[in-house]
Amino acid sequence: MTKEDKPLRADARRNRARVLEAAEAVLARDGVAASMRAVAQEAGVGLGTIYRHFPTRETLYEAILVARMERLVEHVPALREAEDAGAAFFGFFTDIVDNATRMRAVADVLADAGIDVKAGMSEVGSAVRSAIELLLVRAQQQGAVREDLRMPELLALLGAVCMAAERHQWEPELRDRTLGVVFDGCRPHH
Amino acid sequence: MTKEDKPLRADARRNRARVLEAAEAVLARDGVAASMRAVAQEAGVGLGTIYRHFPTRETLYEAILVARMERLVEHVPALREAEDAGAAFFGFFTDIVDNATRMRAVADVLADAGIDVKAGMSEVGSAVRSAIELLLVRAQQQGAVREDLRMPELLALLGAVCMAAERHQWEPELRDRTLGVVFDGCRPHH
Amino acid sequence: MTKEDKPLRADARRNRARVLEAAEAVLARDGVAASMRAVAQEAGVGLGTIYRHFPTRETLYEAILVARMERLVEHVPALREAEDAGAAFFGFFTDIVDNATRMRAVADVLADAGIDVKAGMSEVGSAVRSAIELLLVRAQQQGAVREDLRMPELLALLGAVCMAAERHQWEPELRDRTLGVVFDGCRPHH
Amino acid sequence: MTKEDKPLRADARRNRARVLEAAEAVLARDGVAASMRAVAQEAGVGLGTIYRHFPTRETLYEAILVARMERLVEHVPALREAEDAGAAFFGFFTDIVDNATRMRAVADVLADAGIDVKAGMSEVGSAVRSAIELLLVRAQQQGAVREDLRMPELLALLGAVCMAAERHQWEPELRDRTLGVVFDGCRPHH
DNA sequence: TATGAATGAGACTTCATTCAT
DNA sequence: GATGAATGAAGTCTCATTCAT
Repeated sequence: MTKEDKPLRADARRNRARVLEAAEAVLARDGVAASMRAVAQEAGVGLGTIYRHFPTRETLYEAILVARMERLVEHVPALREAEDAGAAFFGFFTDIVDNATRMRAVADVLADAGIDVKAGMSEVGSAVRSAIELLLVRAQQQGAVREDLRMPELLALLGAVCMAAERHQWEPELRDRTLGVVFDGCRPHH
Repeated sequence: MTKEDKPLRADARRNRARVLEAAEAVLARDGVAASMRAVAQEAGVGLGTIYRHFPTRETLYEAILVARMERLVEHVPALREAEDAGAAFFGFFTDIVDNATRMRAVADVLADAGIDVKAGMSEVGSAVRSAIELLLVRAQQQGAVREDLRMPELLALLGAVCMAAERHQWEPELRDRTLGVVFDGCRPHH
Repeated sequence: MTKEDKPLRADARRNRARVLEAAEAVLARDGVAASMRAVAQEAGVGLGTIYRHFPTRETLYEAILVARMERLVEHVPALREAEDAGAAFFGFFTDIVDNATRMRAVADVLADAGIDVKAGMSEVGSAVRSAIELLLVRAQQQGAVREDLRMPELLALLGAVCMAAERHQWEPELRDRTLGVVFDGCRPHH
Repeated sequence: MTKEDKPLRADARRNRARVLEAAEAVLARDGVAASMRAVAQEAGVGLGTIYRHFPTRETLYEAILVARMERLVEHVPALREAEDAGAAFFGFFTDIVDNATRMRAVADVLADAGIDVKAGMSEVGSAVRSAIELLLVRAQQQGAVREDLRMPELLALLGAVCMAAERHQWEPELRDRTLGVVFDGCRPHH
């Protein structure tokens, strides 16, 4: 706590951000084979600097995930007020998939390492989860989404589509057609 | 041709099979980080034996993939004659997902290595594809699947669900609920 | 340029030198079979350190060769001014042979690897060549060496004697007697 | 003794010869990196067959050396009767160098392995040595070679030139020019 | 604080040699 | 006797992480 909250010096914060950004890029390029040295080079900092901010490979990747999620959640307040709850729900789903392009490699690495992703980032993680749930419930109340759709399968679908979108580099059209099927499956009345 | 078809000695074939089996298990357990030595130990053979049968890490993984697919395609002839084309289609989809539990790690590794998966196994690969297409068309003819569903998004969905099922070790119930949504999205009349 | 010339940190330079020295010793002891690990142990550094300085086995061997040659060329300026050009010529030849005691294993390895030795060290390599040629010409002008001796056969002889001296660990007396024959063959008037 | 003298079956002897020949070729091609498997393939026999005839890598290489030397010694009886003892001596020297094209790689390997070449083939080895000595003495008696040339330096020169000729693939002209210098150094009157 | 040199475990792969077929 | 499958030690090289500068 004490350590965590100490505000970083300006240059330190700048370095932290550069490393994070570089790590995303390198991960997207090299996949699981990404090396810390490559990240350092991309970020234009020394190896030691990375380890100052992220004591471990896993710590770094987790931070990326958290950053991504924070970016996602930024959209939520606006969506929660939206008139058309169905559009908000499906729109957020699509947003997440779009963002996933680089997200999966990260989750992958964490999962491979046997790390419980939720452990290190429960806060922001559950923020995303809450956001999804909120939008889901509202959409169901407006009758835009079937009543019997529950969070587990929703998250499963979301995860599946994100993974695939990233690995196979879906074109926008393919993404739309595929999500179309999934969304139809989410709608009521069968 | 002659060289390729020369039947392996009994013990050699046995070992080849053991390696393949062990590799699947280890891959499922350790993910992309799986090492050849671990496979050798699991198979109870020497490291060299693996390399005799599969000159390269990639060769081994590809062989696993091919074996999996061959196992899948075995089911097809029966399904193609089924009365209820819809049930056959959705059943095969489910089969594939079940089989995928260990399949993804393999595809992953190949993809990471920049290997064109289709290259090494075009035959059996396209056999699976053909089987899916066949069942799809029949199901559409019987009105069990919507007319506008095309192969690209079907394969995209299938891939997505397979990946996720493997990585997150879906319980049977979760699998059913998730596939339920997808299948509903595939059905006509919306 | 800028990157290349950046002076190494003191400890890094010390290590580089130690590796080079150790590699020469190990190569002399173990011949072509010398392993990187053996070099690391002899140098008292980690394996990784070697690879930091010499990204490849061949790079290391080439560096040794270059170092040797540089040491040789140091003698040249003095010799070029010598009164007795014949003594200078034959003296330099002998020097090279003495230095060759450990040099051949290196050239060997490079040759085996199909590496063009001249490629990586053209500068210092041709410096040696030039030095030899210079001393040869002066010796011929003074009548100490026969006029029809040309560089190709001179280098061939030099190479041959160096190889043999190294491999068979010539005693000083044997070296003198053998070089005596060769030198007589180089002298005029037959 | 008992084992050694048992005459081989016809096919066995044929195989032995094929292996020997193949080994020479492979050694010439791949140098020290030559592998037993490569020899087996070149010979068109199984790996086991090689090991039946030559229980060890070194044994095989030694056998090659012996075979080469036997071939050399065949020429000797004729030379020993020659009128011009100088021509006979220098001719034999040249012969050996020509034959050396492939011989050195073998000697190399043996030397690298710390094997005393003379040990395993003392008989034929000393036959060559005797032949050289014989021709040397006769040439000295006829005044074609200087009196003070002794075997040690003669063998040293021979070895040196053989090595170099093989490694650097001397062209005939270069060989003649180089041997010319050496031979001049061997002649009397300086 | 930032840097990057050093470390060494561990990955992949080769190859001499043994031994079941 | 011949074959080639199996073995595993050993080699080269990579990379996460530590620590002197």
